[in-house]
Amino acid sequence: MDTSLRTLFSHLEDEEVTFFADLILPIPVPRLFTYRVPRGMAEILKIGARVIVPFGKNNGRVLTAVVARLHNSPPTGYQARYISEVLDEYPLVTSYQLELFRWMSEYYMCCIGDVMNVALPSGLKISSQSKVQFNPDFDYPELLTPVEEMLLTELKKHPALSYEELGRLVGEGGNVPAVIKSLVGKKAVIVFEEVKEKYVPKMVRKIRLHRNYEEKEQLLVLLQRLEKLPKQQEVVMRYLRHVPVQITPSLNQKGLDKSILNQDDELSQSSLTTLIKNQVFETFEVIQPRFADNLVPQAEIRLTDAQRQAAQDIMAQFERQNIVLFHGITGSGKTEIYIDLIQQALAGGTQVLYLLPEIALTTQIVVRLQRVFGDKMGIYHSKFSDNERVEVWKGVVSGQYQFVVGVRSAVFLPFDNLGLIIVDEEHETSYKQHDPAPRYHARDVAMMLAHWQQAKVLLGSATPSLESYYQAQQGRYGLVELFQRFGDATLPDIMLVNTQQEKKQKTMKNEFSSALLDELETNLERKEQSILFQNRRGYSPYMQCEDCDWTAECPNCAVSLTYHQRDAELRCHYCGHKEAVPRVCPVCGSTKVRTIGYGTEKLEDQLQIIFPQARILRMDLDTTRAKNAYQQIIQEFEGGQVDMLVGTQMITKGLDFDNVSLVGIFDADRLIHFPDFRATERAFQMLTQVSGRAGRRAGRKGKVLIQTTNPQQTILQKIIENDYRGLYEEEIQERQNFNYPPFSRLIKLTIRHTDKAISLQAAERLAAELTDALGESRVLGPEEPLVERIRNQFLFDILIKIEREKMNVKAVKAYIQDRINDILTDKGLRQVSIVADVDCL
DNA sequence: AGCACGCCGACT
DNA sequence: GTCGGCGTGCTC
Repeated sequence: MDTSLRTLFSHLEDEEVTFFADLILPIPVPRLFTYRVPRGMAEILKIGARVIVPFGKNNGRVLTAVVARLHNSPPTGYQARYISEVLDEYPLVTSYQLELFRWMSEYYMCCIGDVMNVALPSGLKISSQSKVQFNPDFDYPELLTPVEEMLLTELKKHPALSYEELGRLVGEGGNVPAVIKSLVGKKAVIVFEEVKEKYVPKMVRKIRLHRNYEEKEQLLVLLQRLEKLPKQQEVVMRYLRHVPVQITPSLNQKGLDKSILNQDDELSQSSLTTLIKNQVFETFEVIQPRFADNLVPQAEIRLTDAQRQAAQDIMAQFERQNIVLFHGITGSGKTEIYIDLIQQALAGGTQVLYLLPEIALTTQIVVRLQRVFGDKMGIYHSKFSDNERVEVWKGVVSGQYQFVVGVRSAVFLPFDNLGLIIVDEEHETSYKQHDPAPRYHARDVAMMLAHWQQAKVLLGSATPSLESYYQAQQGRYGLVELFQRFGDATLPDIMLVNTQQEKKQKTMKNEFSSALLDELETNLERKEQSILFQNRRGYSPYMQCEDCDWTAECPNCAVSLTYHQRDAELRCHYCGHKEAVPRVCPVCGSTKVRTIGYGTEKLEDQLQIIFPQARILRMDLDTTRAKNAYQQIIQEFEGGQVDMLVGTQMITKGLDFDNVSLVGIFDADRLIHFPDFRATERAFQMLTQVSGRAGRRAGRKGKVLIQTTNPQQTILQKIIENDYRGLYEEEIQERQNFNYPPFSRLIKLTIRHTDKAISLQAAERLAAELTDALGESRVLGPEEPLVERIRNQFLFDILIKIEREKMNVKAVKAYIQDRINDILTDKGLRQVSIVADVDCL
């Protein structure tokens, strides 16, 4: 579709008309900004294209913006400034995405600029000095113009050149952007955005024949000359076998991996060195393509009968439903079913998006998918650099990636023809963005996307969210269930260990029950692996004086400081504050300052003392902070060099280890009794998911030990029996009684200020106004959250419940926004910050 | 979000 | 006398 101004306003004859563009700016201001379109730009400017604009006082800042609207009505009250540059000849943001941006900013009550900020990889955002580099994969014999040839030669000499530098080379009158565009089209060069973070291409050292020997005749002469040097001749022959230069001389340009030539013997190494010295070969470096498809493609996926049946059921449901919930127990082999469905969707010519929670994406799943889909699959992950994200973005536009696996932000990729979206581990709370706006839920956004593009959505989970299961029960989603593990594997036996009782009998060793220790020991003897789950990092969560009960607290937040033994310091898990461990109590001077409670670090420590011969690893936020630490831990554990893995909820997600036969769970009680209406659901999900890590292969029935002070709790019985239905029935009744989701929508308003009185005043006023309008039953609070002070700001929460059927959610949101705006314009309260979290978890 | 303008403390 | 603290207000 041509959206340029000329076609939009073709009815306007007057050449003197000035055009304006309403732009989305990457700033948290709830409106669009109107700029003037310079005369010559009107022809090329399109909705969805990026532009560069001056912004702020004295043109202080330069921003990248996206064109949201084009029109010819001058703004009133101010003089619009000019757009300074157009970055895209074609829309970078599709009309689908613009629609998505608008919908999200309204639905999630945030600024459209915030949406744009998360949606675009920063490589497409930061004031961009675009750079160009030679594409090492370029297949030479393409028709090139003399100018192109010249630029290419220059580019080969440099790692990368900017448009400006290329402009100087071409000289006056040359049209650099046009030439670059053409070269990009021929895949001869790669354009990337220069960002703060330097572009560090992965380099591979390759070799090729010196130019002198590219032609057949010279090559023959060379081989004759090497007749008396059999080793060297052999190396050249080997090269020619891989790169048939004698048939297609241009192939030589691509060269060959050095490692391929001297793979087996040491001798060829020295011969090669000589050949290089004598300028028969030359070495050069090229950029490693990011997602090399050097993986062995997997043979056809074989589905078991149960899997095939499930896949067929899902397809059948899709005939009538747009959304299907797939409830398959842990280890039932959901991935194979997904692969089957993805292949079907791709065969139908549509795009596919496979969403995974952040942490699950780094694991084995990606490798498995890559074996099947190779370089047709894009990977979108936050641990990837910006350039890699931009590559995926462009790959979606170009059609190279018909299929993308990604984390929540992958919903922002420029899809225009989605046929299927899979939301794996649908219940995962990490799909909801918590901290910066937009506070969106990727699962819900995905459903919106699918709705617009007539795609099907498959929600997959072993422990579906109550919300989704309820929709399925109501017939609004399809439902397919699979209660059989893959192969002959069976669900693990789950046993409860009464720690109260063991304490009385004095059989506990620190935090470990004798029952758990026994199992750990036999597992160690059998050389099988164990996983220990404690959802709390650090050494211990409190440091307390035994004499006066003083507790170490964060100076900025209303929480106790956690003791981290490795760095011998106290740390706040909310603001990051660190301080030294006090030798004596700062209040009474007593030396009896002790740590209380335990986290993963302490468990690891004690475990090592109990089992000195065991190899133990810990996986939590603290041990996975380094770039590849997460993968490294998984690899080591997978490789079998590790006997026990201690971890936080990080270990519950999607890990698939063959040799794990024991899972131990500490402090289940703390999970169950968390003061939140979702605590039961969460505890069930978490404990079921961790348990699911055990006994995933036939022949080894797994065992799970849950330590609790009260084994009678009904939820624990449900976990043992894997009774999701029972949990659902009970919980949904509770939700209905108290009008919680899925029977209502929740909006949480958080009011923040450094002065507690001001914060409270604003919160009370807001709550009063909302109660007046919505009724008492729909407004809860203001109340202090569990942690009422973070970073020296005092917090108050107001929770609003809106029934799905009875109320117009849009109107309510608009009303809330108005009341917030009122408060923010009040002289005394304007410095408070109020954030809305729609569908808060 | 940034950035300028603005009105009050400890420094050459 | 100034440098600079960060409160507050605006950005097409």
